[in-house]
Parts: sequence; structure tokens; C-alpha cells
Amino acid sequence: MRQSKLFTRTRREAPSDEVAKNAQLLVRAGYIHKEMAGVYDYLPLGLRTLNKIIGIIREEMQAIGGEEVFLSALQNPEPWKKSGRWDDKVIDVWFKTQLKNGGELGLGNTHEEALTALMTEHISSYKDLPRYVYQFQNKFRNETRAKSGIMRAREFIMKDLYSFSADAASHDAFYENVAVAYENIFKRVGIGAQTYRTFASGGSFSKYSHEYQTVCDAGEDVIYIDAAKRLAVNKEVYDDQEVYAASGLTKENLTEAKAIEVGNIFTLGTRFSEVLGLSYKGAEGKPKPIFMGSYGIGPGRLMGTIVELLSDEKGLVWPESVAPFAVHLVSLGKSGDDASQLADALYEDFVKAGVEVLYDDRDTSAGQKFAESDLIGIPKRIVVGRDAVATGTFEVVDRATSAVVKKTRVEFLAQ
RNA sequence: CGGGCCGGAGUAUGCCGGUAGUACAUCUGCUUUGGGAGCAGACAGACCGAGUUCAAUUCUCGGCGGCCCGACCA
Repeated sequence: MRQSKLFTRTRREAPSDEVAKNAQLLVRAGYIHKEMAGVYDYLPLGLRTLNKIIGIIREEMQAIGGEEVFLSALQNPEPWKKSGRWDDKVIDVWFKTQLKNGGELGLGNTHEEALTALMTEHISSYKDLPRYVYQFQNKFRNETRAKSGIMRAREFIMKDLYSFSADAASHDAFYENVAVAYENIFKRVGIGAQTYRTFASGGSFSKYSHEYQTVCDAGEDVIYIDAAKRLAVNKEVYDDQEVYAASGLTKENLTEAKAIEVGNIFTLGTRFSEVLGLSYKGAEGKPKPIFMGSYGIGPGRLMGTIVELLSDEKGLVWPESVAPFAVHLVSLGKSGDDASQLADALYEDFVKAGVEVLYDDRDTSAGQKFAESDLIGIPKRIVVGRDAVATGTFEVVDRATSAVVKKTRVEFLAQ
């Protein structure tokens, strides 16, 4: 798209009320806007990156047999009362509201209840199993303290996957499939090397769960890592001997680090299926509760994590896989002159070739364009100035490494 | 939820119990155009309420909002 048509502006300075690096840079570059504490809007560039992340997650969910749905954010209290989680003392982050006629509603903070209740209409036999259902939905959590920019928000998008299996053994096999899919996701968005499968508390559901923790000083969690085994232990279970028995880790070999929880995988067992009546008939005709799991990734938090890890003093630095555009075409010409006409032609070529390109066609100074381009963080910058007009070659600058190569228009078109 | 700090043009910030100053952004004109250009001009501001005072943006209290530390995070 043409940058002259992009409504967002960049800022030279970070807002005084943001300390978190992710929020400072994303606000400065015009990716997000803060609506209130813990509530952010995604602007055109930010939405493109968010959708890239969502696209990668979706591909990996499809690859392990996930079926995508979109459940409502408004929650019927009934299934929550059956599971015992409607009470504010049980879930302290509830946002609740009323219907005009006085009935109560909740804003979904997770979807185990709603989906489990829904699936009772669709699963009744062992022949219907397994089922893997996921969605991208906004979650609402009335956090007592929102913090860290988009990392811990009160309204945020979450990919939540739920598995419905016949028994623990088939559940365990799928659980490992999800683990592989998650590792693919983190690798593909550029944080694979810093992300560890981490043993964590299972809460009220099971003995322990797994989190995916990305090592980063901005993180809220403390983990203990065995780098060779690519495994870690969350501080909350650091003193739990069962974790070491299950993981094969040795406490003495672990090193401490701060980390961001970018995903989690949970065994739920029959905790929800039993109270909500989700069962199936086996071959012998007797009803059995379905064995469940739940698996979350917050695409917004993932975006913030990528910013925390990869950005530099000049601004954002996106991996190609999640960048809002593949190419930032920067024209140094003034509208109508040779350089500008050359840039226009190259832009048209890219558009025809299906290359995602942001074209800075504005009449502003070169310095401002470069500074803004660095801030926005698109992986490749192509500069069209006097040199390009004189030599027919374009300077291609790599945002991450600052490496420069020269290419002709023919070479671009051949790619 | 406990503790601390903060609230001023669109953004960032200096000073101040007595005419709210600066930079950037925006608008106009001229000159510029390979690293957030220059000059001239213009537009634009004290969260809400109460109290103290001759006088409050400034001090005090309350509310609302924001940030940080801690607790919490199924």
C-alpha cells in the first residue's frame, strides 16, 4: 500500500505512561493505540502483523487436525455454575454484566464451559472421537493490575484449542502433537531459540501442565532451564520432586532466567466433561466421560514478545514471517520527478507480482523516511533515489543486519 | 488487593502561590531533499470537586485516571 494513504503517524517520542518496550515501540510506530489501562486497539500495521501471527498458528492447528470455530464472548452462566466457576471467589478476573431483564451474563475469560456444553450435542459415540476444536477469540479478564504493555491486558485475543479424547492414552498422544505444533509456531515467528517447554503447576486440573516460556528480562515468570535438554521448570514447581521424576531433569543442572509465558498446554481430564454431561458410549455401550485438554497461545502477547526480543535502538525489527509487509519501498524523489516515476513503476511491478509492499511515496525528507522506516521495522528496504535513476540498480537494506545489496529491476522481477 | 509516584496544547517536557514557556506535530509562505531540514508567521493547553488564600495550574483533602513495586494470574 501507499504510505500516503496510511492514516497512522509515527512518533519521535514514547508516551510517558508506557514503560514497557513493546508498548513504547508499537505505539511510536503506529501499530497500536492504548484505549485504557490493559486495553489496546490494533491499527493497520499492527493488525497486519497480528494476522500474520494468527495465520501461522492457524496453519499449525489445522496440521494437527484442529477444526476452527468462533464461540461467543458473552457467556451463559449455566454451564459455569455447573462447573463451579461462576463464583467470583473461584475466578477473580470475571467481568460480569446484566441483561435488560435482569439476567446475568459473563464476558468469557476462557471457553471450557461453553465448548464442553456445546459438544454434548455433537459427541455421543466412540466413533465421534477424537475431536480437536479451536478458535481465535477475545478474552476478558479483570486483572487487578494490567501491566507490561500488550503483554498482560484486560481484553486480549487468544487462540484456545480444546481436545476431546476417549481416554488418557489417546489424549497423551495428541498432547505431544500439540507440543510439536507449538514448537513449530515459536520457531516460525522467530523466537524458537529462546523458548523452552516448561513444567508448571497444573492448577486444579492435573499434577502439572506445560508452559512455553521465552527467555526475556521483560518476563514476569522465573524459570530454571536445562539448555541441553531444551526443558525448563517454572519457579512455582521448582521444589516439587514429582516434576523431576517426570521430567528427568536434575535440579543442580538448571539455570535461572526471567521468561514470558507465550503458551500453555493443559491436561483437563474429565473435570469438565463429568459435570457438564459430555460422555460417549464405548463399543460395549456404556457411557464414559470424555478426556479433555486445553491449549492456549495469546497472539498479542506473542507479538509483544517478538518486539521485546528482536527490536533495536532504532525501532522494531520483524522477522519476515510476521512483518506487516515484506518490503518497504522508499522513494527519495519528489512527486513527478525521475526517481519518483521509477519508484512508482517498481511499486506497480511488486503489486502485480503479489509482493506485500509498503511504498513511502510521501514528499518528506530522506532522513525522516529512513528514520520512520527503521522504526516500522519491515525486513527489507528498497531505496529509490538519484543512484537508482543513474545506475538502474536499487539499494536493498536488511533491517536486522543493515547489510546492503544492489539489485536491478530485472533481478527483482525474476524473484 | 497493599504500598509508592504522577495528572498542563495532539505528543514530550522546563519553571512557577500572581500574564502558563519550549520542542516536535499541524496550518501558511519561501528555501531545502541520502539519516527525523532551515527561516518567518499561525493554531492550540492546567482531569473533576471541595478547602486554605487577596489570589491556586502550583498548597491540602476527596474522587477519577495513569504508571511502578508487591500479591494474584483458573
